[in-house]
Amino acid sequence: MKYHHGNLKEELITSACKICETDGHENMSLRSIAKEANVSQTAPYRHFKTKESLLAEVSKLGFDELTHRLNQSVAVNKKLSSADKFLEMGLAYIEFGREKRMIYDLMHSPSIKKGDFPALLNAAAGAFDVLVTIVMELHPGIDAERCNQICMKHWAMMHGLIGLLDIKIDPKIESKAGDAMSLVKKDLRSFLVESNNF
Amino acid sequence: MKYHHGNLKEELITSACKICETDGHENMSLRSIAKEANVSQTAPYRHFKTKESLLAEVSKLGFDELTHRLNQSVAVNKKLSSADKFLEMGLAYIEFGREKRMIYDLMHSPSIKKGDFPALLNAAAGAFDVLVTIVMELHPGIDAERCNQICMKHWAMMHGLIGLLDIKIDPKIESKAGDAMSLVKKDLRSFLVESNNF
DNA sequence: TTTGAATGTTAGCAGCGTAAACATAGTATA
DNA sequence: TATACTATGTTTACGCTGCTAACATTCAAA
Repeated sequence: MKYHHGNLKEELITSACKICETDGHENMSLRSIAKEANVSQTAPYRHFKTKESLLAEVSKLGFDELTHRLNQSVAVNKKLSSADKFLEMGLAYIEFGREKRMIYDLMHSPSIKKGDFPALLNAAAGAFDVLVTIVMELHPGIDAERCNQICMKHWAMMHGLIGLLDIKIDPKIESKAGDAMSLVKKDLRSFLVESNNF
Repeated sequence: MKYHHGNLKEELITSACKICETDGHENMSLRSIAKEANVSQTAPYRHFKTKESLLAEVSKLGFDELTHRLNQSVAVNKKLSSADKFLEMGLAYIEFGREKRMIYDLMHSPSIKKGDFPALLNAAAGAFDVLVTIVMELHPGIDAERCNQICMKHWAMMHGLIGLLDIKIDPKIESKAGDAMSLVKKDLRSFLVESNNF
């Protein structure tokens, strides 16, 4: 074990991702992150001004992966119609939110003030831009304001769905809303389609 | 100052509401709540098993008020068409989320596991039921599954919108999405209307 | 009147984020 | 190569946190 780690900053981010995915960001302490990286409790302060700034990097990685997944969802099959691409993206978004729920929560946690982290802000905007692109392709010549409105609507809907779907968090609402789990897996296409006839 | 307070449980909840509205639930400690109620740090433990269970009561009150507001929004003007009632409810929901943003965040915080608090679960389901009622009125004879699907869609959209709209949390996405603030204030009607032509 | 339950206080634990002081290793310059 | 500076690690410590245990006071029932 060398005194100088050499790659501590990246390893701390990796450790934080790992802990976040298993324990959730509410139960993630800076000390536990340091321990995971086999380093003293205060070592992170040589690389991050605050705990929040470390979490901001984890959040940024989350948005980067989301962006990548959204892009992949439409890139995989180039023959897809614009409408189908739009649907695939919606499915990919939901999938990300449910697979990486803990990271997703961190990404949207009010405890990280995105305004303080430009890189994070850019990453978040980057994900949104993927949606903007496909909506513009879907409705050629659409004016910017209208496009943004549509994007907002669907982004909000997907975001809201993920928030409401987690059976662990809110079993009653979920049962009230029927088998929302299968809704996502089977019926999201119609769910999205009907939202798109504007 | 009497040794026995007489009404401490309710006062602690009130104090917690107050602190939550000003500081946000992330910055709210049991000790600060106790102090606000002029009582020792551990007095709350005579009435609440854990901090979470106290917050659960605050959250429940939030859902109760939301339910009340949703009901009021359609009860105020009985002459409203079903469609207009639906729109008024959407506006009332957004209004609540923005006026009581801190409470709203608490209500949806993953740090309160709703499954552990049946009363909270009922309160949340009660708010959802108001929407179910108006959608059933809007589409007479609609089958339950379809009704739930529509309710989920709009609930999610409103929920997502509130989450995305807070300029303090995410200025860049907001600017990217145009003047979302004025979208809510001016254009929500059309925003909702176009989501309703199913 | 006595006794037990309900409800308050005080003291103290371990864990938290963070700052300060110190130790060590790597690097640039003489 | 020797020296000084900087980067990066550790140790220690502070105040705050949620929570428990032990003790004090008040109320209510026998």
